[in-house]
Amino acid sequence: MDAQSPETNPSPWMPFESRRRARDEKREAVLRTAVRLFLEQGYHRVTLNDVAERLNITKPALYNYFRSKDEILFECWALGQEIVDEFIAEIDNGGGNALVKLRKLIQAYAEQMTTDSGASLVRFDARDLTAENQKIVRAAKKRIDRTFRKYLADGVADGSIKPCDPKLAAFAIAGSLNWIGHWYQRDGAWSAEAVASRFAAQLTEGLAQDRPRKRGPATPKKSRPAKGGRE
Amino acid sequence: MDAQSPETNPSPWMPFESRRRARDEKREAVLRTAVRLFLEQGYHRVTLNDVAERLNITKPALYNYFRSKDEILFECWALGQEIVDEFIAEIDNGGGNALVKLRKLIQAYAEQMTTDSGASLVRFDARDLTAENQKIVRAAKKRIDRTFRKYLADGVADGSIKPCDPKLAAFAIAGSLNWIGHWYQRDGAWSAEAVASRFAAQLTEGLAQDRPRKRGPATPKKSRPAKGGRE
DNA sequence: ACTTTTTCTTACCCATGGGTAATATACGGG
DNA sequence: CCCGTATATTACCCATGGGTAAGAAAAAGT
Repeated sequence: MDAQSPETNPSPWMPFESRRRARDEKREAVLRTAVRLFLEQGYHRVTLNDVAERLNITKPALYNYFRSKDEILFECWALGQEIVDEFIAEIDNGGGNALVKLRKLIQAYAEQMTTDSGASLVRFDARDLTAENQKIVRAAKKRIDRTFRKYLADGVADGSIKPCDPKLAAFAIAGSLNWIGHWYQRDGAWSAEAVASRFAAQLTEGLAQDRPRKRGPATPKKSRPAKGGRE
Repeated sequence: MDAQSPETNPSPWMPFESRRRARDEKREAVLRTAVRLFLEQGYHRVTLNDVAERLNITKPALYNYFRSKDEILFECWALGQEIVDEFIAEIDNGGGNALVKLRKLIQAYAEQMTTDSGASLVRFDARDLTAENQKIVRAAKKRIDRTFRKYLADGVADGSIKPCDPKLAAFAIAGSLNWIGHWYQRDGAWSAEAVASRFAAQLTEGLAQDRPRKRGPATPKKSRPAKGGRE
């Protein structure tokens, strides 16, 4: 990422840079392999020999990049969490009322659950981590949960969502979404986006205050987005 | 094993019976302890010494009742599955249209998820079992899934449920319910029945075909929401 | 009381797998 | 061409924990 000064030095830092990049690439290759194996077979059934073997190296070579097996697990998890934090920030700063934001969040989260790094967020057991990393994981889960609850509570407040208990509704939605990480497989009949948009629609259908039935306590501004909730 | 002469002894089988019952009770005590520990700490972090210690016995004593650790795990799972199979049969043979049956199923399944034996159905990893037992588990999960899909498909057919994809809807519902096994704790603010009825209501709100302008979907029998709920 | 059967304990085996030490090999820099 | 560093390998350590063998202790049967 650094600019090379081509005149004075052809590339004094180039080797260094390329070397560091090579290292980072290898590190990520380890994580990609590990996350795959962990999901396929489960953390405890995967040995570091297994991981190394699939990379055509030997176990101790892994220790050039990681200090322990559980650190590998943690980094796998962090890779997925990073993405979640990104789109949460994006949605949070974006436009739309609470219901729209909720739909966006469901859509993005559902898509993430169809990926390896997404599935690792729900299929890895945090108790396999060190106490410190468990704290980090707990904090991250709390962040996600808070976001769901916030949108739900805001939606109830601004009238875009029917009165409901945000905590319970958040659990219900999160459960549906997390479950995707357990059953979805890429070679199935549904694309990730298709699943995500169906879930975004279905999970909010029961919540949306889209027509003032008897008592319309708030402004029913939203028409009905039947499908394809991407905006 | 041999038949005793029944006349000479008032109850020659009594000792035998009480002995067998005592044995069964001990066996179940092992399972109760094991399931608790497995849920608390995770299967792989629980040693048979841990299980034995909590029962005030020693590890080899366990082998009088079980052949292996994974057999204990399987029996724990089977205990929970048995209950599910029972209420599925009951609901299936009971009355009501598809939507009603679906609500009953959600209610019963949700309640089951708040118990140890219920949570073990979703929090245990079937890959820890032998190949044969994995098959049994897969078959059981399939049964549950089929039931959900059937009620959904039937409901779409008889008009009590909005048109939807039964497979996807079943996944969404099952995900919400299974997730209960991960977050519910008995000492929380919600009773098992309250959670179950709220879920039964919320999860079907978006599905119910309320065209004939019947009243809102489920009439909750009890609810203790933190905030004042409308229903 | 004596034998038999069941249950449980003490003492052990040993495969597994995470992690380390010592060492070899590739590789960029001078 | 040689040196230093990063990277990888071979060979090993050893704690863990599932599982077993042999025999004591407690019931049950006679």
